[in-house]
Amino acid sequence: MSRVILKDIAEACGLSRAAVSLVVQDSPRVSEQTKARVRKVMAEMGYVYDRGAANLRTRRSMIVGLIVTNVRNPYFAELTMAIEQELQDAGYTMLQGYSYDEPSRQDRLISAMVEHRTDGVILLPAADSPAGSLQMLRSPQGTPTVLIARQLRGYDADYTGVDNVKAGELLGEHIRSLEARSVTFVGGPAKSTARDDRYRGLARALKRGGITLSPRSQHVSPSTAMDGERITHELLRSGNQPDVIVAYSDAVATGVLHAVRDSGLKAGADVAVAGFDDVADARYESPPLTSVATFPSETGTQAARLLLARIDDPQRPCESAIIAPRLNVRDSTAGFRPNAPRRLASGATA
Amino acid sequence: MSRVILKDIAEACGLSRAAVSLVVQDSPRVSEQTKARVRKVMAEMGYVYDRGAANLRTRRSMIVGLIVTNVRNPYFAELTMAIEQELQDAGYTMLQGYSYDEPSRQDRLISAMVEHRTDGVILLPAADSPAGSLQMLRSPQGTPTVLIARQLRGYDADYTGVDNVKAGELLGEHIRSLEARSVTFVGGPAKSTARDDRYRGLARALKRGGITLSPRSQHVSPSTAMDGERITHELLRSGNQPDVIVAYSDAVATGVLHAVRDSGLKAGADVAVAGFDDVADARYESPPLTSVATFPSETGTQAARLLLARIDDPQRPCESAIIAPRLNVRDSTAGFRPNAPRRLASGATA
DNA sequence: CTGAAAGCGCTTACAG
DNA sequence: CTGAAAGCGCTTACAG
Repeated sequence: MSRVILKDIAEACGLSRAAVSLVVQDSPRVSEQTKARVRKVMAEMGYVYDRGAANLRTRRSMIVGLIVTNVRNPYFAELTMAIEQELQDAGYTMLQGYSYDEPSRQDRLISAMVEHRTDGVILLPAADSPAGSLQMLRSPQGTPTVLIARQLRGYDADYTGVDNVKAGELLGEHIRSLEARSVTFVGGPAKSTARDDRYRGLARALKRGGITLSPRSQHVSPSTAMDGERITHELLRSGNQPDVIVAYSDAVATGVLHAVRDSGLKAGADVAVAGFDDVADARYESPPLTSVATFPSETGTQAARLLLARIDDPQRPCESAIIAPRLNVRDSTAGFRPNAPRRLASGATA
Repeated sequence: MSRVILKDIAEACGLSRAAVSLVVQDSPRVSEQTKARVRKVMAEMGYVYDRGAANLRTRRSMIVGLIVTNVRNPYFAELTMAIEQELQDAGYTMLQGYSYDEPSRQDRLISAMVEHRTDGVILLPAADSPAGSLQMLRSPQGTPTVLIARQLRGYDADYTGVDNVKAGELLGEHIRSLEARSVTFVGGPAKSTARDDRYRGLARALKRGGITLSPRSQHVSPSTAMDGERITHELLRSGNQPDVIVAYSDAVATGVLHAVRDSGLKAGADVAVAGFDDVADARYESPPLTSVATFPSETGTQAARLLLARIDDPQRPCESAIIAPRLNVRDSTAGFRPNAPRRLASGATA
C-alpha cells in the first residue's frame, strides 16, 4: 500500500483537499468539530504530513542550518545545545555540519544548506575563511545569516560573541596583580579573530605592567588538549619557562596542565596557568583552572534570537550582540607568586 | 528580482528544462560541451538548485536524521562527529536534535524528521523510551532506522554499540586482580540498557572474586561530572568508603575524582576509581583514569554504514554490529592495593 | 541528444 | 465554512 496523502484523507472525510490542509494548519476557518473528525481519520490512516511539499508552496522550510568547526570542544557543544533548544522552541529543525575549520568543508556545507532552502544559517566561520567564501549565502534572495564567536573582516552580518579583547584584558590585569614577569600565550588557530583579540587585550594589560609576552604568532595550534600538551612540553624542554602560561581555551589548558604535571612541576605554584571559556571542565581540573568565562550558552541563545529576528524582518539593520566576559580565579593562579622558591624543590632533590 | 529557476537557465541557453535538469544531474545523455555552457550560465545568473523541489519528485531527501541525548558528553560528541563525516561523504546532510533523555522531546524530534522525509534516522534512544515511542518511524513506508549505544527491548532494528556486558566484565576482572574487597557503582540513567549491562558484567566478574558490589539501582543519575561529584560526596560523608568506585562513564568519573580530591583522599591510593568510554579526557585526569574504551568513533562510523546499507536495501535482515571494548589501566587504579595503609596518613596527622 | 507533458504533495487566493 | 484551479521547482518516461 502506498503512502497516505492529503487527498486520501479528504476523500475519506468527504472534504476537499483545501479543507484538510486548513485542518493541518489549525485554521480558525474550520469548525472544531470538523477538525476533530479529520484528525481522527488521519491518525487511523497513518497520515504523515509532508513538509517538503508544503514548503515548496509556502517558500519556508522551517529548517535552519548550523555550522560550527566541531563539537568535541565543550565550548562548541554548549553553544550548539543552546542554539538547538531555542530554535526547536520556535518550531525549527536544525541541519547541522562541522567544518573542522576547513574552508572547503565549510563551502560544501553552505551549499548543501542553501540548496535545501534553509530559512537561515548560523555560522561559526572557519578561521581562515576566504572573503568570498560566504557568497552563496548572499546570492539572489540571500539566506539570513548570523555569525558567532568569530567575526569576518569585511563581511557585514548579525554577530554575537564575547568581547574577546576585554576577556584578554581581564586576564592580563589579574596576571599583573600576581606580579608575574613573563607570560607565554599558547594555542588557538592562526587566523581566528578570537585569538587575535584575546592576545591583543592580554598584551595591552600586560604592557601596563611591563610584563613580557610571547610573540603573537608563536605557538599557534588547533584548540585541543593534545596540542596544549605538545606545545607545553616543547616550551618547558626549551628552558624558557614563563611565570604564567595562558592557553587560548580551556581545552588547550587541559593539555597544558597535564604537561606541567608530567614535567614534575606544580601548576599554581611553579607556574601559573589560565584559560578562556570557563567550560564545566575548568572547575574539575587539578588544580582548578583560572578561566575567563565566555558564556557559550548565552551566546547560542542570543544567536538564535538574532536569526529569528532577521528571518522575521530581512531588512532590519545588522546587529552585534556582544557578551561581557567574566574572570573566574581559581587555584591554578590564585596563590602563585613569581618569587616563590620554585627552583628550590628540584634543587633540594638533586 | 526574483529567484533564478531551472526554467530561466533553460531559456537563457535555448534549451528545455529537461535538458538543463540532466545537466544538473551530470547525465551522460548531455554532451560535455553543452554541460559546460549551461554551467557557465548558471554561475553567471546565480542559480541555486532547489533540492526540496527535486526531492518531491524523486522521493529521496538526501537528509538523514540524528538524535542523541546531548552533545556535552564527549562520548556523544565523538559519536556525532563520526556519523556526520561518514554521511557527509555519502552526500547526505544531517538534521540533528537532542532529546535530553526525555521521551517527549524525542517524540517531537522524530515527528519533525519523519515530516521532513529524512531518508533514514540514527537514534540513540532516550533511556526510558516507551515501547510505542518509535511507532512513527515504523508507519506506512517506514523510515530506515538504526539504533546506537542503547538497545530497545522488543524493538527490532539495526543496532550498533559496544558490548557493555563484556566492558563491565573486563573492569571486574581488573578489580579482582587488585584484590579489592568492595566496589560502589555510581551514576548513569536508571533505565539505560547500557548501564544495566555494564553493571551486570561487572557483577559477574566480582562475584567470582567474592567482592561486594553496591545494589544496581543505587546511585542512579544523569551522566555528568556534577552528578558524579555529588554522589561521591554523599558516599564519602556516609562513611561507606569502598575500595573502588566505578563510574558509569568517564564524564561521571571526572566528578568522582574531583570529590575524592576535595575530601582530602588520594585517588589511586586511598580509593581506586575507574570509568567507561575512555574518551580523550581520561588520559588528562589527575591521576590518569583507568577506563574501558567503548570506541564512539567506530560506533558512529558503523552506524552510518548500517543506515546507508538499509536505505539501499530496506528489505535486508536486521544487523547488529557489536563493538569489542578494551580496558586501559592507568594510575587511578594501577597501583592501588586495599591493604595499603590508607587510614594511616590521616591517623598520623591526627 | 532534445521537447512536451504529467506529476510529486502541498497551499493559496478566489468565488461561492 | 467549502471547492475548483493554479502553481511551487523540479524529474521522468515517452516520443522523436
